[in-house]
Amino acid sequence: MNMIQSAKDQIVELTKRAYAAAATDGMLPEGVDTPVPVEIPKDTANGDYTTTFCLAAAKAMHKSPRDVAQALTSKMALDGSYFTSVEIAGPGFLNFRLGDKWYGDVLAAVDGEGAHYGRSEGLHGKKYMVEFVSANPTGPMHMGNARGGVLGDTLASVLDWNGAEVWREFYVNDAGNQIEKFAKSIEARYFQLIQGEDAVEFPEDGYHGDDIRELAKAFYDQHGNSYVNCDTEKRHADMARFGLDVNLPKMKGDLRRYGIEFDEWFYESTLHESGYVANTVQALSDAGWTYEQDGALWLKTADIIRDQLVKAGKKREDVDKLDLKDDVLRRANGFYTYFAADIAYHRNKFGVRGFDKVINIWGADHHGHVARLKGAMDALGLDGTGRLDIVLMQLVKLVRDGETVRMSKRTGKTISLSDLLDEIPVDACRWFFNTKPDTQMEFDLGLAVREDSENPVYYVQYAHARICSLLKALSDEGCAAPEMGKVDIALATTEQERELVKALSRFPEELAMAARDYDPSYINRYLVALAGTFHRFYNACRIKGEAPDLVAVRLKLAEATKQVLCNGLGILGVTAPEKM
RNA sequence: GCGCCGUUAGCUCAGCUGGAUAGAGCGUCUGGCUACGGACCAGAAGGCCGGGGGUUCGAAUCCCUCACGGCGUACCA
Repeated sequence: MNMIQSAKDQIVELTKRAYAAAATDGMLPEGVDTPVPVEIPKDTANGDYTTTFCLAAAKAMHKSPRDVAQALTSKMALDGSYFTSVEIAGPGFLNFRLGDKWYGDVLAAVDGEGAHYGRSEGLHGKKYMVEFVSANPTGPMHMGNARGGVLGDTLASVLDWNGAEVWREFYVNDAGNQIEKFAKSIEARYFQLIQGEDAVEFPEDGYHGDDIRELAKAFYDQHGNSYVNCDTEKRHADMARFGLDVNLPKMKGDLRRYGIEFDEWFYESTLHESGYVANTVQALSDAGWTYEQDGALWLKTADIIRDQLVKAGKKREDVDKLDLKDDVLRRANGFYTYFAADIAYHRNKFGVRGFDKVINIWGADHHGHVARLKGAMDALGLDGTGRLDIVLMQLVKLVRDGETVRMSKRTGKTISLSDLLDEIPVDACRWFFNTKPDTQMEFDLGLAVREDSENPVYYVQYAHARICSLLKALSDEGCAAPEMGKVDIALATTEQERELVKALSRFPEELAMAARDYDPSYINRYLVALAGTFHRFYNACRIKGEAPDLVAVRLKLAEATKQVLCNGLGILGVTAPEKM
């Protein structure tokens, strides 16, 4: 249960009722309909909850904020609510103080819901797809994929905890130019192996990584010289197939090691083979959104995006000034572009598989494609503007010894995801990459490789291990955490105990905000705060040796904290160790 | 040129729909268990919230503008 929401709802109701009563008595003018905002003050000296209603409504009431506050407090009926007092502060804040009932209810909610505490039904009945990583299968995954993998996987969990039905998907780009490039690269290395490095020129735009040499070597070991005189088209096809058959299982393995499992690996090639790409382009043409020029078929992207912007409220004249270009769907040589396939893919997500909402995790370097893909969905009548959400994450900047390390598949000097996992524990990786998507992040390899407590993940895990140890120590003395019914919350009177309960109560709301903003890093920050609150409680409030009733309530607090830490770490894909 | 993202403590980053004295971790400094785990706790120092305008009771938050950094502007994927 979301106890914060309950408390906020009560304040809204109490305030509205007080206003109505004051208006009836003629103390305040009637008919003012200002909403009642509720906040949690940073400093508890200002109460547990506060509303700025009086500040906001003062103007409409033609009174000073404090006069409004005076009238409201005189009519405020707190009996039966979670609150024991309300007072006026500063320019006209109304500060509310929570009573025991609320604290008891929070603890009971954690206790009763256990491993489900934090779950809500806000997104119930919605089918969500999160498509993420979708790394080029032509080479090893890089740090951007490492970040995207964590963000996508954790976001999917967050949506799940908010009640949505969630599908994790990896889009395999196993068609098109890059696969051709991939094949040509393997081919060149293959011939170099047979004829010598200098005898064969390597394609300038090929993949230069060592992994391509290894693929060529493996291919040669299996097939020998038999492909030297083979038909070029067949050679390319077989080499690409061979490379993908090696790379894809490797990618799956790395991701599994990283704690990521997809519901589906969706192959781009299936869209081409089934004719769905051609069919989709035809649908766009039928709707009048294409034209031919220079032998190619173009999508009227510029018109579509202009329409979008005007609908979103931009001025026509400003929109007309924008430098927008149309996109090719089918090249003069008859092949469909990547964009055409991507449109077909997303049409499939909405139109064929019926997802209500599709979220893609993309590197920020693809931001230019956001509007056009959404626009293409709109043009197909699939409401891309409303249902397709793209989370852009800024790319990871690698630093070593104070110098920037460029990530490039082509130099072959990149640090791959599997290299990373060899060096850094999965828990630390998952924690570290789960940052706010739209900030550029710096990854200092020298620092990250170290396993000291630089990373706050240890701080949180330590709190969990400490509680486990504590519970066990007391349990060994025959002192287990009691049933909720035997706990008297009124005995938990210290500031540290109260703060701990409040911290526990925040979990559901944090999850809701993480889902709202598509930003799972709310959970990291929350867990650090919860762990800190627990450590302070632990330090200030002894358990062993206290009176039995006090032991009972404190043990219950510790047990509840353990549960919430465990739930939160689970969403992040980080382990909650019993010992460290 | 146009467009997108960013700029907050020495470092890495928070700051929820505008609210009270701008926060956390790391680092630095000073303290704290013969007692449930010292990977912890208490305290201190450290800030023209990139600069400048504006909106209002009130701005790190909203608007304009400038600077700096990243990225994009393909019949590439």
